Amino acid sequence: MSDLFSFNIKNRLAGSHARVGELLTPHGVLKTPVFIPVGTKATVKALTPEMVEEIGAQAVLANTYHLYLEPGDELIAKAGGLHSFMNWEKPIVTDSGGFQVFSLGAGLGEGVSKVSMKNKENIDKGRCTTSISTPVNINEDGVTFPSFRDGSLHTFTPERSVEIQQNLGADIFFAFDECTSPLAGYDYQKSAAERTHRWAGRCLERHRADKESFRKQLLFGVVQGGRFEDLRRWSARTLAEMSFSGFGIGGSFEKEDIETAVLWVVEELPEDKPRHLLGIGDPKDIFGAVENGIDMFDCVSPTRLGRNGTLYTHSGVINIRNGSFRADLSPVDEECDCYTCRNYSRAYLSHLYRSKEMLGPTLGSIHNLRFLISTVDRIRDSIEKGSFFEFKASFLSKYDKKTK
RNA sequence: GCGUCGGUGGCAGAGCGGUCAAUUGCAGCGGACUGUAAAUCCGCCGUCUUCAAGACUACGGGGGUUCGAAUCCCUCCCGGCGCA
Repeated sequence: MSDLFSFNIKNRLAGSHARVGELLTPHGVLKTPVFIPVGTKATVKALTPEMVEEIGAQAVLANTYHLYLEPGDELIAKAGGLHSFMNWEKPIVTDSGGFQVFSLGAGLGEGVSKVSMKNKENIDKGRCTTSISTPVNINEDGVTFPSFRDGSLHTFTPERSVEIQQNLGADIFFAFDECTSPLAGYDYQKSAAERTHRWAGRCLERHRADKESFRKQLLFGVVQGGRFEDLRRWSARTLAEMSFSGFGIGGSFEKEDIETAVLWVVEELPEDKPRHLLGIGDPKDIFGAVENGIDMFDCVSPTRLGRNGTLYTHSGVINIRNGSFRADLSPVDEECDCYTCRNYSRAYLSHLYRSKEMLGPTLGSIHNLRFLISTVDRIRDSIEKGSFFEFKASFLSKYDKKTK
């Protein structure tokens, strides 16, 4: 870590791996554990940066693949980097495009997503306007994938991913990895992790080659290994020996594997570096992951659910579009302090969604993001006070009773 | 009054002798969503039956023709338009 960064652990919770820390970046401090909203295309969908800030977000996460395709990382560099381009002066994290190796490749082909559930039905296919027919091609040098816009082919190498992310100029960025399907078998997971390790070395090397960006940007390596304990531990150990400033835990999971996979990895990673659980953000999963030593999260789920009408409440999620909320004049959640809950009723939101007014997704996203961020704030607080387990039990006893 | 076109499921609107309980869209009801191909996608949507299978009632009303009608004929009712 350069002189512009530091990571300090302030508190630890006895009987667990949970900790409270501060990650200092050139654009401010991240108090960990932290939930980072996703703004893939340099915007947290449906929200202005002012809203995102008022919600209490400490950082946002954008995506290399999407921004490279449009409007192009060169343009963003010319604009002075992502912070200035998107008018967000707090910390920014960028993902490497590694997730798209999975989501546009095996994920699409197998119809599975980040977290797969056994016996899952209702697999979506054909939900995009541009049909992508060209398969993602992975080889030692890098990955060729189709543009989500027009299907044209583009190749990312680890070096290219780093260069793009240098142009984007986020405070923290990830090494280019191969995110694997949860359905992949042991041999494939192993060779994919080996390749991810080699790519990790190439990312580090390219990052080091640019002195200025090396000073201003932190590079995190990404642990893979699927659901196999020995692979996860070995992947974590391998990356831990490299000079990363922090670690992402990647891959897709079976729902029930998340906590254990995190625990295996955390036990192998150095204590003094931040750990980011990539793409996880279900409230229930967050409690388990924090307990097992995770410092950072990002997830599309609060904004995607919010846009689609599923809203978090302390007694479980509700679908605001259901007929039962049409005339319900109470707020989405009595205990929530967000802008939406302070000013609007369920009936009003129900009306907005039904009439497809764009304010609906906005208010829903505000609420879900605030719900999650304030929950993580309270988790942090409870770790400092030593009351984490009590908080977890009381939260989940209400939240989980209605949630599957 | 005459002529003409039309009356189809909550709405709009296909169908014009069998493969029609009836295309499609909307509305309605429910579901899914975890490093965003996503303000998206999936399912249901005449009645009865727990599902399936099935049964029943159905294309303005009534009556016919036909093995068989939402589809053809007659008549009545209603609406649009034109002429008086």
